[in-house]
Amino acid sequence: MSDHEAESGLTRGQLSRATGCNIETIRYYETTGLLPEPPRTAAGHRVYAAAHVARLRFILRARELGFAMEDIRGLLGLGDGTAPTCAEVKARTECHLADIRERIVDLQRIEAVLTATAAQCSGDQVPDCPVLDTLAQ
Amino acid sequence: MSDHEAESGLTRGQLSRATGCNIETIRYYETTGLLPEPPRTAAGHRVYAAAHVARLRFILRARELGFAMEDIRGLLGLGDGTAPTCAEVKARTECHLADIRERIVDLQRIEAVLTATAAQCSGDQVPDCPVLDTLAQ
DNA sequence: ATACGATCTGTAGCAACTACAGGGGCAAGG
DNA sequence: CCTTGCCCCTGTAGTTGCTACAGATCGTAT
Repeated sequence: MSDHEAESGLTRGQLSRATGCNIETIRYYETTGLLPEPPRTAAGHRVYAAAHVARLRFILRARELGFAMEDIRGLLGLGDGTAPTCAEVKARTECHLADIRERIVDLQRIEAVLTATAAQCSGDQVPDCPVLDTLAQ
Repeated sequence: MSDHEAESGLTRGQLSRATGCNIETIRYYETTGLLPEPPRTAAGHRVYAAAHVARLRFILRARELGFAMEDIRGLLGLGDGTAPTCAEVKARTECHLADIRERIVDLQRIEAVLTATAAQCSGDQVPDCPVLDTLAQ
């Protein structure tokens, strides 16, 4: 693609560098419907516009916040084809939040157990170990 | 298998119920080497002994504490065939702990962002939504 | 002309399971 | 003796969210 025939279009590699998203992931998001299929050059190369950049950034930020692809699909209105209402988004977010809080509690419990157990370790080159004892009970 | 020909042996289903481990997972652990291959009846049915129960319980408890299978393999001494020393176990545990603490911090950051953003939601049947605004920036 | 990089496609791999499908064994009831 | 029904056997495919290849083609610079 020459510069003057697609002044405002990005190749997949350029979109990757512009967003920090792995180049293969872009194609993956396209196959799963998160990103719309972009127009192509005569040779079949994808040409992305500003809307694609915005959409991909949206997806990446949602991923950073731990939303599953299913959720992101909902946030993008890909379920029924219409933009979701604030009520729908809020419900989805609260549900996701509950999951995150649960995971935090789980991890904190694990952290406490492991910290306490590892603290009893001699750290010596011996087979006897409080961690293994805990696991074997 | 009749009761008197294998008084102390468990079938896979019995091992599953005794440990709470999914029956298919037991076979999976066998193929990946976490559980040793048990002896079989003439018909090819697996027969598990007390040692298998203990081993599986060990694995399940390690899993509850978030250890990866790779770690569990190390804790079981399956890497080099010899029981690991307390020093080795402690190192593995500390490494795992660091990972868990990192994940807790990540999740807490996400939780804070989502809580703050969701609190601004009207929850109305309107398309305008603070969560979507945050994601679109 | 040709070398080099970027893009194209399809497909396989990762963790850690879980869930089938399609077959065989085994004890109890009729 | 035969059926019913459950258990077990095997291999393989699906899950989530990517990532990594192989082999072909395209575009540009020298």
